[in-house]
Amino acid sequence: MDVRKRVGLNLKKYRLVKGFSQEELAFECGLHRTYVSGVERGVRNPTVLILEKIAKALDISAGRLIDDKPARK
Amino acid sequence: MDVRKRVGLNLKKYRLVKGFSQEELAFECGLHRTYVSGVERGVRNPTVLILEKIAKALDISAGRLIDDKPARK
DNA sequence: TTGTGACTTATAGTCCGTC
DNA sequence: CGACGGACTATAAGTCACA
Repeated sequence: MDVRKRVGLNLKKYRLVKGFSQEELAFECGLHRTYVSGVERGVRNPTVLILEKIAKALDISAGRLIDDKPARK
Repeated sequence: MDVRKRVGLNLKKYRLVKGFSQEELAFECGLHRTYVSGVERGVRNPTVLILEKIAKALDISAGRLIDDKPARK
């Protein structure tokens, strides 16, 4: 499975845990809403700096966004 | 500490464990020698796709490159 | 064997929208 | 609320000559 898909699924999972909309999360980490949307859908290839920003907003480590094994897909 | 520095230090650590030179590692993951050098020094901001390539060559998960806590610096 | 500056091309990331 | 597109700018990817 593609890293980007995995990151996207994990991002969505943790975002929902926090109860954020994509836009709220985007605001929290200083990114654009359309970009967060793209990462979540696995069509973007984010850099480690971006990963760190997102992870911070979600209160998890950046590595988990990559390594966590999503249930399916 | 900067994510990029952390990734660089971890990269170096695991590279040495494998007994690779930068050039050998670069070959293993299909990247340029000088690029690997840049990542290792923390001056590059690699994407998750790059991280995955490097991690695969080092037989570790991509997340560890980010999350592993280097001893110092 | 590695660090570094400079460089070109590809794509990361923003911002405007519509559905 | 989120998927998706177009146009744009910033920066990553990728390579080189040389220290």
